[in-house]
Amino acid sequence: MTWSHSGGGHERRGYHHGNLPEALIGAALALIAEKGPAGFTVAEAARRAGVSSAAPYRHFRDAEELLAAVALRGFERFGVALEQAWNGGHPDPMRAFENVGRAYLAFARDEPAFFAAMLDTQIAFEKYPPLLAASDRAFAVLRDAAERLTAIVPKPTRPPALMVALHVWAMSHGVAALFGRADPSRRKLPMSPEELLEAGILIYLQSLGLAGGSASAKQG
Amino acid sequence: MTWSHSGGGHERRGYHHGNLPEALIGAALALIAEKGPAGFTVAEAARRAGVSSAAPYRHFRDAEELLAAVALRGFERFGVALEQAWNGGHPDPMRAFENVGRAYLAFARDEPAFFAAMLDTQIAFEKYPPLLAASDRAFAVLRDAAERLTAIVPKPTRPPALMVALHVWAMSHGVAALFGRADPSRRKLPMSPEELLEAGILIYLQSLGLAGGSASAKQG
DNA sequence: CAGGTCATGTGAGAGTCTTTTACATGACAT
DNA sequence: ATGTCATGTAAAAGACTCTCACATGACCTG
Repeated sequence: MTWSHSGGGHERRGYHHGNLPEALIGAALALIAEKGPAGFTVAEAARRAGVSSAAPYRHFRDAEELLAAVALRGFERFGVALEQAWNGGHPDPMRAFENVGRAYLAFARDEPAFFAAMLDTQIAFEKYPPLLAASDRAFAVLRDAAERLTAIVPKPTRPPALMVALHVWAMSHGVAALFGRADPSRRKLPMSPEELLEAGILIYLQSLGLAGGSASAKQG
Repeated sequence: MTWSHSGGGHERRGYHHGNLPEALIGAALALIAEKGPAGFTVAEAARRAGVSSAAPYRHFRDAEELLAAVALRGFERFGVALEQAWNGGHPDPMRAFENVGRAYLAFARDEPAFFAAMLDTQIAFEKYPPLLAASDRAFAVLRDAAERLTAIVPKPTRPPALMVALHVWAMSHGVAALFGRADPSRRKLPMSPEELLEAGILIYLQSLGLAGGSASAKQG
């Protein structure tokens, strides 16, 4: 695919290129996908968009800002994916919650370039408020889901929803970061990352009285 | 501190600089500490070691190999730290296990430069067998600890030790990566990363019958 | 339609980094 | 003393980041 005109799906807004920012974001994403987050350069992205190496600086202050734009897109898609997985808590909060965890992994596997742009690169989030907002929105899905899930438990023994959300987020991220990439580089596992995460979340939630059945039933 | 001679604490082994590889590793580590993993350059490390920018290439094939040497040092220290925390399973396996988790966080907080070199940079581990070996040794501590810990449970219901180790590793890494840095950039938490991780591991282990008490006792 | 204005893109260039190559030199063995 | 090799230097090619002066096309205004 080339990005010569009307790259982002919007109507051609005119001017020379048509939609250079989108074209650059697309090129940067492709570069990250091909060569890893370190393989991305402004010059190469410009080359792929068919413009001079100075053109990108009309739209992005520097390389980091272009990378931040890629990460922003990633967090937006990520939030949508989590929300769809949660699906309003259907069929039941427990299953929906597990689906959210799986969606986390699926995103890391299916969109490794976005995932890398979002988390591998060390972007200073506070310098890009939209990025911070988008990552907050993605986390809010998890948080709301935890709220719904913990509501099952009577108040006296109810665990704090935020804590549950943070634990699940941490476990999901840990599994995704350590074992989630498809590379042959990483460690061999006795089970798939998905199974590992599902078992982990299940065990965790059982302890809080949020999941039925016994932990040992899930092992073998 | 300057690295002009006998940088690594060993006796001067002669030649021009004395111990350039160590000096470069130290300079690289300092650079990462000051400016983040992206702020490191071979040229600047050479400058700080007081040699020309070509000198490093006598000892490291390229920039990545120097970075890998830093990461190797990091994993070695990391393994030692985890082993000390485990302390042979004393005072009891449960407490010792939690200490290992805390040691993970402590390392991420106290040695952010090493931690970044080890995990933030996308080094291809398989290209540096010693690096892979060192990271394996560090993980082995966790794995052995899980082995000892799960041995408490009678065989029929005993959870697989490797799975337990992976879950704890993932949770520890998730907490460290998402919330463990001291930066003001990251999200505000209702509890410290240490407390968050300790609670998470406790809840998880309780579900497996590896920790006494009720989960809700630890919350508040 | 003419003219002005601004956003967008270009070409050239300064400065830095990576990595290679030919060359220099000091440590050490004999 | 002398030769050898590891270690370091200077110089340079090539790439990248980012800036600046300049070009140009889109659009507005009359």
